[in-house]
Amino acid sequence: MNRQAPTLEDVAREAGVSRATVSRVVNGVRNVDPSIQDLVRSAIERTGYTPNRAARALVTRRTGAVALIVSGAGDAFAGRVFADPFFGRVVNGVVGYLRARTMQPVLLFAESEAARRQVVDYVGQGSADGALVVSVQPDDPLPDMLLSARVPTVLFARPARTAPVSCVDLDHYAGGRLAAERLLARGCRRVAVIGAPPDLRAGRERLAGFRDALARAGRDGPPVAEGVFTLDSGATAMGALLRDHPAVDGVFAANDLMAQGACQVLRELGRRIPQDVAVVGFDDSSVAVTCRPPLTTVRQPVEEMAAAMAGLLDEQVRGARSEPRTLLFAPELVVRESA
Amino acid sequence: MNRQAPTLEDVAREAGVSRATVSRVVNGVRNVDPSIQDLVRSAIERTGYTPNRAARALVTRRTGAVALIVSGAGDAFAGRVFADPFFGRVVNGVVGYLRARTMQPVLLFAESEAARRQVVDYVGQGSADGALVVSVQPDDPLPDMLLSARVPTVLFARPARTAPVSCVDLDHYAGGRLAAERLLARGCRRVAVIGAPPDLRAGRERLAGFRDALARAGRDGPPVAEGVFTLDSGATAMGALLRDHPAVDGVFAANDLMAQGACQVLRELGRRIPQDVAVVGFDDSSVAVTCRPPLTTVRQPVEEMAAAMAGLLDEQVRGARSEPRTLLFAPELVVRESA
DNA sequence: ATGAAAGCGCTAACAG
DNA sequence: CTGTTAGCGCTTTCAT
Repeated sequence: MNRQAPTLEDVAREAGVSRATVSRVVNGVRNVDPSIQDLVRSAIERTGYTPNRAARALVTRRTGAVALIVSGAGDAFAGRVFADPFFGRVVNGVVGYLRARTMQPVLLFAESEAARRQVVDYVGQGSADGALVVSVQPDDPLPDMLLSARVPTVLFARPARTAPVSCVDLDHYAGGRLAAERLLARGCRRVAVIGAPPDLRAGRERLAGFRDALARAGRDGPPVAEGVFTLDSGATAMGALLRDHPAVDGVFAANDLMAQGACQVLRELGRRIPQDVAVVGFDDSSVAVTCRPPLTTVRQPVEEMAAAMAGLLDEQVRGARSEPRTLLFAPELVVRESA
Repeated sequence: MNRQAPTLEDVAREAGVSRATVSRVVNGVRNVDPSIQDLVRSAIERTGYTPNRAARALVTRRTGAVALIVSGAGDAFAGRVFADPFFGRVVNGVVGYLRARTMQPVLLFAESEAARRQVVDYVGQGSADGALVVSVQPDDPLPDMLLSARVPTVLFARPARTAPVSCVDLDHYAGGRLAAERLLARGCRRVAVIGAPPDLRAGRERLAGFRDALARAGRDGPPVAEGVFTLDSGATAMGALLRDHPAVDGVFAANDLMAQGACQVLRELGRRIPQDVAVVGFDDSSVAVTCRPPLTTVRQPVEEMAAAMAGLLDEQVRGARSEPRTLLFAPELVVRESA
């Protein structure tokens, strides 16, 4: 019953020409007589022909599909990914770029060792032309696996260990500077930092940018309390900061969640935000809006970065460029009420 | 530079056997001498061979990939999809089923007419064995497009117009009954409904179940105010209900968001929840937890349904079954504080 | 400008 | 149990 899908051969017979000619018309190659083009096109119409992608991929070694791989680990990984609006922004950026070029974005999850192997295998042998990777963990093994499978790959955010791979990333240093400048401009005189774990490059760079901006304004190095990107750790860090430096009037937290934790502690202690203590976060995640008060924060142009990531891969797949490149994007300050 | 990937031929030469034998080993076919198996396996190891999926798909007409298509419309569609934890649950269910069978789940977005065509084309000609569709709109044209492209398809939720297609769905009627029984058990005497737009089958069935349970308990039909699944519409409906029936002591809202809107209005008017008015929602979405008070609500077993959807497709792809089936799942009441 | 023919890498009869 | 032989549907020289 499952009537075979029409092939190039069927169309050729219907149109009274050769397979090669039909192929040329389908692929928009010049050098085909206009009248024959019409003939072929109507035959395609009549037969309802669609090119078989597997056959085409076999000979061209191109599929027109690009894998967007969300890589991480843990139970119900996809569920957690979907809870985070960040990925939605990435997907929007990528889809926007690819769709405009009639490339097919396919989203893959690499949530376990087995899944990673499946995914590498999938994309490594003829099911996608390349991979865009968004890693949740800094020590993600996936990029290396992809690279050694010779899959054209571009990463969102630079990997922990330097690898010969293209990526897009935020200029975290500039982000830290932006935060410092905001606090300075508000007239804060005793600023402090709730920092990130020191093994994260992004965190280190945010801090460096913050420090340098302070130094340039002739200020002392700020006290730093370390957090681990969670609400609780932000609250704890804020408590420690307040204990050692009761006069702080400005805080830069390395992400919004920690900034929110800081706000909670400050409010409990009766400090008004931003009048007594101004708070600047990082990321412009959803908590930045729901936080009381709404957070002034440093935002990444995620959609733009994602589109650029797709563009980088496109170049690479088309062979236009081979040496890896890193594209750095400028953060922007989003001013709300907290600073 | 781009050294060709090793082929079956290379492995065969390396192992001193024929392509067919290597193929048999790779595909785990019996009837191969164990010693030769080892020979071949080590040759595969040495050459780093991976089967070319395009070539394999061309002859077997199977890819081992299954498309999970999220279909809807609008700007930044992917972003909105990612904001909704519901999809994360669907993905988890599907991925869980497929991964266990080494099938590759690929997530596709169909956010516009052009995207729908691309997606149908992608999955219709050799890039996936079938499609699992989650539609956001009730009048989604995608299922019909897939069906007429002869793509094995299973839907999450029954389509508006009856079509010859398998699907999984919630027993919405039972869900409505659950809500009514909870309100009745609490001793509510004057219950009302914040309903869904009447063109939605799910909404109609929830209402019918609710009504029938009431009737079975000898109660009158409840007053119904219609909403459109938004917070505001829930608030408005609650206001109308209160105006016409000031003595209501129980409300069933057709989804959690409207229930939240109702709660806001009730609290503003000084009604205590659940003491004065008990509220039951539907979906067990994230707002059910963040709502003040947390909502008692009717939950769908989404992961289970998603896994079953994948199973249905699997059957269909393997040709085990051809006539479409509908699998109905039982909802469960999640008791929190609002009722 | 068009057609003939040679494969892309793989699986699946069919022999042996 | 193993090898030989046809293709799967398409693109792409190479002739014409």
